[in-house]
Amino acid sequence: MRLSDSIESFIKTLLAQDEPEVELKRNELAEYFGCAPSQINYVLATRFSPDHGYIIESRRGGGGYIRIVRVVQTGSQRLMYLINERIGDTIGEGEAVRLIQQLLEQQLVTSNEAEIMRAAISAQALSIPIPDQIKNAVRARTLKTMLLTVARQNREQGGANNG
Amino acid sequence: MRLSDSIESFIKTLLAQDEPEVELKRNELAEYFGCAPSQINYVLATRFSPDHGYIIESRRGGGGYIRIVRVVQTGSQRLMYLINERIGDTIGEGEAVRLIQQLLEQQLVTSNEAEIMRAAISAQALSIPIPDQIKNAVRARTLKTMLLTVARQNREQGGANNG
DNA sequence: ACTGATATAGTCAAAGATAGTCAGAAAGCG
DNA sequence: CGCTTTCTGACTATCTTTGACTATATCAGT
Repeated sequence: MRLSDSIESFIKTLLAQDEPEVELKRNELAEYFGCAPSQINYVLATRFSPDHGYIIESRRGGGGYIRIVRVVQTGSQRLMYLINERIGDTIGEGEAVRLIQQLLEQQLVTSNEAEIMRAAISAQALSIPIPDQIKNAVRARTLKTMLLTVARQNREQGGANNG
Repeated sequence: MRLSDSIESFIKTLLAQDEPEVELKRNELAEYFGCAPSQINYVLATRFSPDHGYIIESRRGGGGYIRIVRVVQTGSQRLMYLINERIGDTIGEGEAVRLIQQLLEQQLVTSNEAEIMRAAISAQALSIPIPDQIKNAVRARTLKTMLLTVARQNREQGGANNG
């Protein structure tokens, strides 16, 4: 398994217990995993970004720390943010997958729905010879349109999952 | 026998055993067959495409992999019919909507899932300035990829869907 | 307060590890 | 032959890991 994945799991285990946030020492964690301290920053940047639903707070110097906080937001707030601000006119597959995964974790969609959405914006779905630029524009439109549908379903069904 | 055929057989042997999916390293497989790594991509593209009933997932970088998911047996009638005959390389919104409606009526998808699929192939999702021809090609690919995903879900969830 | 030492964390570019793409060569076939 | 399929290699894209350098905070001595 990748080092990054191990560190990610470790942090998520800490978060899973009860607290919605966890505080740690960058150097201690790096020591524990036997890696460069900057590796921790890499994991935070690629797995605990706002897109992943986390906010990072930190302090340097003596007694310094890194705090990882899981963001809490209502479903419609999240959806509106994604549609109106986060997703612009263009988005890559990786980013889109992250956002969809986040919706799943917040239980705004079922895993089947998330998989269908992933399929819709996948490279396989867009494997026709057009420029990447266009593909990403299609991805953005498609994703936003699907999210609008989810938002409407959410309103009509009071935010509960369907079955 | 052709190299491509050998690689195809090899992968199908792996898939035949018990697991419906297999994960491999492109370079290792190429090494094993003594060929260029890109040969593996050729085999995947020509023998494990969505039209053949497979989903490919992959990751680059350290710890990268290629995962091949078999969704339908070769020759499985209904799904292959939908994927290859009815959808083809291109499909309009109206016809796609009718097809999705049928999936709903046959209870292969929930109404929420059907709505998300409709959103994904809607005119709104594709409201960027590209030729209709391209839009319909994208629709076809997108729909096929989503269909495969649904088929995979039904299989994995003990679904009683059989063509 | 100021200053320098110490203790942290952050940034960024480079190297390493994979996989993807595509044009053209090679091989097979009618 | 001429067309199609297969195969390769060079180039590209993406993901991970590290290390050198930077930035900031605390503390101890003055």
